[in-house]
Amino acid sequence: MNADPNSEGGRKIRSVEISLNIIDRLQNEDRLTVGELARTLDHSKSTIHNHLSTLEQRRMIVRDETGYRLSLRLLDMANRVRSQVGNYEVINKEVETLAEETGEIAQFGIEEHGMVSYFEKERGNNSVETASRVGTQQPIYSTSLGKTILAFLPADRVEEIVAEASFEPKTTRTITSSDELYEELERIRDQGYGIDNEENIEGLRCVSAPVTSGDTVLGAISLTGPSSRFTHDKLHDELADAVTRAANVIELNTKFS
Amino acid sequence: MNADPNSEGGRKIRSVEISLNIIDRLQNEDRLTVGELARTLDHSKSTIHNHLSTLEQRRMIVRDETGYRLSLRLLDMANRVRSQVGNYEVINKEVETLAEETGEIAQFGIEEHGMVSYFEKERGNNSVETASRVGTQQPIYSTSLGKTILAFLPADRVEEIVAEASFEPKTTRTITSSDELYEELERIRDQGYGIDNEENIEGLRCVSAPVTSGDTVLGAISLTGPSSRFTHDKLHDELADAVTRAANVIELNTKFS
DNA sequence: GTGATCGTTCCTCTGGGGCGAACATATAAG
DNA sequence: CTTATATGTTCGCCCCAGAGGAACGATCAC
Repeated sequence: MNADPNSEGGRKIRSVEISLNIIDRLQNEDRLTVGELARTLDHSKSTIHNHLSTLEQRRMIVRDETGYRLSLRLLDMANRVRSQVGNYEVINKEVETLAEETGEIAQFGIEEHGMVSYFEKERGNNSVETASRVGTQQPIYSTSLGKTILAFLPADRVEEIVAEASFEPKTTRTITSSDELYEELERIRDQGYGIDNEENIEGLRCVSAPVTSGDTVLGAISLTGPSSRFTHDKLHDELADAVTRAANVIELNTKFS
Repeated sequence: MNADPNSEGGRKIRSVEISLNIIDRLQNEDRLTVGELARTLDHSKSTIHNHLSTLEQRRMIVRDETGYRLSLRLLDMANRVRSQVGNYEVINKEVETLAEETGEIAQFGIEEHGMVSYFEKERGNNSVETASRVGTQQPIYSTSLGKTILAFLPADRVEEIVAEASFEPKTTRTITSSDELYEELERIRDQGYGIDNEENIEGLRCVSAPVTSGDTVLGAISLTGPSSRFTHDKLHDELADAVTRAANVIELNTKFS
């Protein structure tokens, strides 16, 4: 066990952090100027200037008459990441058909940094609006995708993740202790799919099925909808079947590495 | 004039460059290990280790049982960039309809770092295969998109770009001198659209129309196809009309900043 | 067993890089 | 016109960040 909670891995490199802070700022607000960045990030203009120069020469950012913004190179990088992570063709197709068939939101997620990251999202005709977007993260313990992935991860990895989890209650039903979570994971392993009963967002329920290859989880696929349409029976019956079927199709079409 | 050709802007920050090199390597090959990176980038393992730690804590990369890869966060960043650059909805729709109507490749590009960056690409039913992908760059002087954008950029910016241009011949028809290029830009301004007559890839021709807002160019929209189908007359007549029409639609639906 | 890898941690020592001041330009207010 | 405050840029100093190297522990192959 590690006594120091903040001793995560090696030393952090300050100048890299400055550049990453600049990138973070630019991803939220484009066309920022040297002065603005220097002020908000609390560094001298010369420092920011040097960082912007290096980032521009490496084509991460672009300058424009009104300021700096992130470069389109990120679109290429994103495409490469997509093809690295998994069989995008198959996953995309299955998420799409799932959304069409049910009319709800279908998503595919993987575990990253102890959270769920959304890899693909498709909205059906009747689907509700949610804030989740491809490439964003959600807690692993309050989402069906997260819990379902967690249920099939190796035990040591699960412990690591649980140890770092904050268990912030997102709704009144959010799991707030590791004991509860471990019970839930057991249940998911038994029934083969995971449920989110308004644990992440009030009024929304989800079902997820794991996508595995051999003994490793690649991710999970889910359906999300309002509690009014996602009744207990429907959730555990036809919707659970639908996500499980989709998960199986992805598994069959995925070459294991 | 500056005597030193390498004195582009401020000082380059070494540690940022190391991290960017790591990212570059990871975007080409995923699941790289500390050792591999240390070897190929010629740094000590401890150095690489520290960089990887910082990048992981900032969620730029993820570690996996087999090594490191880029994080899905990049998908989110890419989405943000897309919405920052322009009215993605409209551009996407016009590029799509252009590809459908003609059956060829339709693309939208903007200028970045003195090159054309592809913002959107759509392939029609009869379209040829090309290597260009969204987020990648091509020379500005050998593509119709590039030349068309260049033709409507402010004079001083054009000079900057031309001064930095390498004029590498991609085919026998590539423009290889600034004088030729300036003539070509004049021609494009006269006729209102730009042509690529096998200047970038042997056997391929393109037509592009500029998308402007007030007196600034936002980018250009193009059609690409084989010279056999893209005859001289068709190119200057119906295809030029098609891209011009699409450009106008985008202009009308784009709020100027 | 040995000899490779793998990743991690620590210490040392130097030059990289953050800071601040001075420098250009530019638009605005007086 | 001057003064003022904004912008981005360049330069040099001085110190600590950060790259390197060695030693460590853990695996895996033989």
